[in-house]
Amino acid sequence: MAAGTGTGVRGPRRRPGTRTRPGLTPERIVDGCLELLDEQGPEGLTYRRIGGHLGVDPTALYRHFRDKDELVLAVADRLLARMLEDFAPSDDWRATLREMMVRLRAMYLAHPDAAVLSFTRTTRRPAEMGAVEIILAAFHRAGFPPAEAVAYYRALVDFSLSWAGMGAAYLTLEPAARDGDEGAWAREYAGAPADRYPHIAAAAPHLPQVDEEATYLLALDLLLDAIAARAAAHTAPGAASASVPGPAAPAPDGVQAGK
Amino acid sequence: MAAGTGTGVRGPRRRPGTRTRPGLTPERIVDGCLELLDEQGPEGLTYRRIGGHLGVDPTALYRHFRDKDELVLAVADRLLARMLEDFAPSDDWRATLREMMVRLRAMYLAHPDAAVLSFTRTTRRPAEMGAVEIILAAFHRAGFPPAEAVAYYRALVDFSLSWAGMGAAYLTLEPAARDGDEGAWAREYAGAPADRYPHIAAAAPHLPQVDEEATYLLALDLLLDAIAARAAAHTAPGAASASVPGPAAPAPDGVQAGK
DNA sequence: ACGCCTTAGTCAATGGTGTTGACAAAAGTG
DNA sequence: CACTTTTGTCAACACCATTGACTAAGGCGT
Repeated sequence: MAAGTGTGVRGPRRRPGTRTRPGLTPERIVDGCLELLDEQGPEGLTYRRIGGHLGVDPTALYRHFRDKDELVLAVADRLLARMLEDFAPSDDWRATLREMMVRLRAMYLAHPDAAVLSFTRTTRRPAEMGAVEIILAAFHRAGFPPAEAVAYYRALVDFSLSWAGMGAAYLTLEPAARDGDEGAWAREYAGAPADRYPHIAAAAPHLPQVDEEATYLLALDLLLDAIAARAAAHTAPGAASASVPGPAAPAPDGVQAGK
Repeated sequence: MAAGTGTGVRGPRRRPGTRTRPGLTPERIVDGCLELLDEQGPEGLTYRRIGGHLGVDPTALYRHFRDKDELVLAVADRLLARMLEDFAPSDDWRATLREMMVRLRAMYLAHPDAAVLSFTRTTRRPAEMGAVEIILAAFHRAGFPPAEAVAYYRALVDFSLSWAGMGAAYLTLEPAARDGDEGAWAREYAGAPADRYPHIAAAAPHLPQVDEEATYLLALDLLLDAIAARAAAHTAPGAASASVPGPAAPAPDGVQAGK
């Protein structure tokens, strides 16, 4: 019940109430992994390198984490923990959600290698649960009943998670590949034959210089506006609990949670 | 200039106007890769396995693709080509965009392993260029000048690409990991202590059963509605070229392409 | 039709990866 | 003090991408 920071299978199983000399702890391992990921690429996270970084035999890690998957989940949760470190939800549910989503992306881009390893995963560990709780609380304050809150929670979180994850994945590409991809907009697309690709030719000068962050913020605010508009329908008319600026979108169906 | 389907570095360089007996062609290799990816996991794509699948020595592939990156880009473009195979843009620019984004996600989820390998990449190959041309043409028809068309192009495509890519990535997790993550919503989150996580406890019954496709379609339509509203401002007042149902969002700044 | 040269495939080898099992030292407990 | 549990080490396995040397075989100029 409530697995802690990583109970390995190959030994530890320290009896309750027993503390042994630290030596190597899950915390130190996870910290080492983050350092390693930040200074090296995502392929920097190999058992051999972690061992070298901590001055320890690589296989010693198996004493604390059953396999690499468990190690990755622990690193992922540490990342979420840092995101929440100096964060306090405000009374404004919309601002709370926006701030969290902005932080999520910032943290992913700051630690892209760790982000890529974990952005599809559910860590089911303390930090993640804390974040989920904050988000659900915000939707509750917005006036949504639980079923709908869950639907919007998924829409918002999956949106940010995937967008930030893709941004992180892009940053982790080997320099050669990234240069190739990046330069493609300036080179290959600029040189596209204007007869076959007239619109590409017309847009070519603008293609390489898109501000990725502005694009993200635009999309994020659009989503939040739409959600805020729905929230207004749930509260007593005229008693919105937060700044709800926008008019409503036409409400496509199929947003209810169940089947 | 305009590299074709994959000019390897380690030999081929067939002199212009010369055709040799096929034997092994880039097309057959790419097809084999897709088959392999579909029937095995994403780690099914190893040179050894491809070689075995095609009845050929693994290292023979280096005659046609310089390295795995080039091979992956070729596979990615083949995927895009299939997406466009039976697709014809309609007069309705909004319907055209929506259909393409829906197709993109469907194709990614149908070939998740191939999708994961490529969803962050720019293939700069024929199929991708064709798709970009169609999308930019749609934005042109909507009335956007090139600079703005590019900004919305990136917002829409990055949104769908990342969302679909994350969905695909999730499908490629090893069954053990996916079961763990999926079950987490039903198990760990259902058992979360109600005093520490009251909102999780309240939402627990609804957490495991979120319809991912409905969520995607909702977010997609919200984005398209917002873009359509902006488009209306560009056309002569009252002369919208497509069904533009929605009212406008409050227009956060910073959407222009350049600095 | 000859010889040559480019191409396309094979083979063996290198250095990297996660993971496992057998072993040894050290800490905690009777 | 013995004994058991824990924790790190060592050697080995199977797999990965990639390289260089070698060989069979087509196309081409003469």
